[in-house]
Amino acid sequence: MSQTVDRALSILPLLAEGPADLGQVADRLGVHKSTALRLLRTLHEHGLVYRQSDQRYRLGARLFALAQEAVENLDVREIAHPHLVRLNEQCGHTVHLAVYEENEVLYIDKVESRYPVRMYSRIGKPVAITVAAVAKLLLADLPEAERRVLAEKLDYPMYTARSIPNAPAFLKELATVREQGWATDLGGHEESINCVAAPIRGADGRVAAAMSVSAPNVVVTADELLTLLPLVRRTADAISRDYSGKPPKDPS
Amino acid sequence: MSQTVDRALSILPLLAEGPADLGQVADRLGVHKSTALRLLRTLHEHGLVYRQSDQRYRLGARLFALAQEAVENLDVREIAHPHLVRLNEQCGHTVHLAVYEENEVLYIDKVESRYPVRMYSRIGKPVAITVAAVAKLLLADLPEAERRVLAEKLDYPMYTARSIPNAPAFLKELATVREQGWATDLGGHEESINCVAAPIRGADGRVAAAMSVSAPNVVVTADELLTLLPLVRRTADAISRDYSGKPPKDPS
DNA sequence: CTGGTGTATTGCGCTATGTGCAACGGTCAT
DNA sequence: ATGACCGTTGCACATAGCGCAATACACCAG
Repeated sequence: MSQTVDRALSILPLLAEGPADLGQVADRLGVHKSTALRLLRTLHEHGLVYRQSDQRYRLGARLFALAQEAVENLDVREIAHPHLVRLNEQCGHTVHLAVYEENEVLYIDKVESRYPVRMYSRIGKPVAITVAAVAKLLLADLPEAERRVLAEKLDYPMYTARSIPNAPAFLKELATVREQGWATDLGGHEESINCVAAPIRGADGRVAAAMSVSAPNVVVTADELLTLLPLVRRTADAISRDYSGKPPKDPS
Repeated sequence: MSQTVDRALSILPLLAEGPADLGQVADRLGVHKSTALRLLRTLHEHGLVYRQSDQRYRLGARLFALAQEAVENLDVREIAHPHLVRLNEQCGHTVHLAVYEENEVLYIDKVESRYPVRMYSRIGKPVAITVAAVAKLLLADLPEAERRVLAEKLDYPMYTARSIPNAPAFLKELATVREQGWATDLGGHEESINCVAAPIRGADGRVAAAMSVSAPNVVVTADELLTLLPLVRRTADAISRDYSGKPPKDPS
């Protein structure tokens, strides 16, 4: 609601697409160059924007540092991390932790598998929301109304033949997940990768985060992976207990 | 230079420390609550700030997504990545890529070692600038004057007994590094971890990025790690060639 | 249910602050 | 040299952001 700040912040996603010079920024903002200059300068002073040698602007280092710090300060993450590591030691597969926020699901922690198969996911990266097992758990817990609205708004890209194709199918899947209290993604995102996921609940019983174990077909079949379900659920429950026990303290 | 934007942006590092409520934000900004509210609202609309269930504010998801996107669009990173992966396959150790920007050095890519020893470093995380091998390379290439000024401004935390203790020692080390064209960190950051690093140069001959191989003592001794130096330098040179060949294109 | 304290939120009048303009300066290529 | 292009500066005007004070809301105690 503050025009100046609004304009300044609009520059960030614009630069995320790639470097741009003053003129381009001013045009896309629909403001005079001198205005754009002042905004960019302010962003620059705060380190959010960097001016490279060819004078063009791109996003700056402090942005990464901020994101980094923020993610490390998330209380769920802090509490969950040791559990995730232990789980990884037990099963050897990649372990993810994700949260829902403002129509997006994103990874906030990851423990890499021990075998040399790399999955492309990264902390801070938005999750494929219509297929990922963790996303199903997080969305399944939203209030009915919100869930419906969101489901309608989403895109349903067909990553594979087994991707969830549309809103009704998605809502149906969410209902199932909600009922059973766990979720899977069997090749819905990448043909050869399967996941099992379980919810982490806060003191109020609502789902605060979700965790999953992922492994490619070449290492374990989907059925084998499913045998890990009890272990995954036990881990998630343990985290839930820790998390509910220590409600967000800040003794500042 | 724009007061409003300046204030709004000052909120971000403040929230990076942890969640805060309206009053706290207003106090620390030194503005009226109504002002703080308007700023926070604007930040919220852009997804940079999230309002959690207890009404307190913390940094939001879009921040991570932006940082993510920005890092992925860095041209050096894109060009270097396959080389880093190949190097990792050849030697098995952790490989890092870092750049210098505005008095900070930060990791922009990482390929994990294959053995189960985890180093704590993360993409986007500021590097221990006075000891890391990659930092030495990046700073050694700065213009004399800038280097001196920076060296004076820095802190020199003694992570270990072998950490570089003060500005003169650091400048001396930088001179050596500059001369020889590569750098090491032998237990200067963590007692048991050694690194060898080499510079990546742009078309203008200046150091654009630096890469390193890191391994703990328990896996290879420092001497053994040093035998990898030629390989590391060859990889860095190959990246330099690719990178100079394709100057920052954007066919937009 | 009532009174009280701690919040967040709203509306408003004042002036500081951000705005666009137009003129300047520097760089590159022809 | 000359012109085109982009970034930068100073300025006068009016908008847009500011703090104040009053209101609304939630939580707790009596």
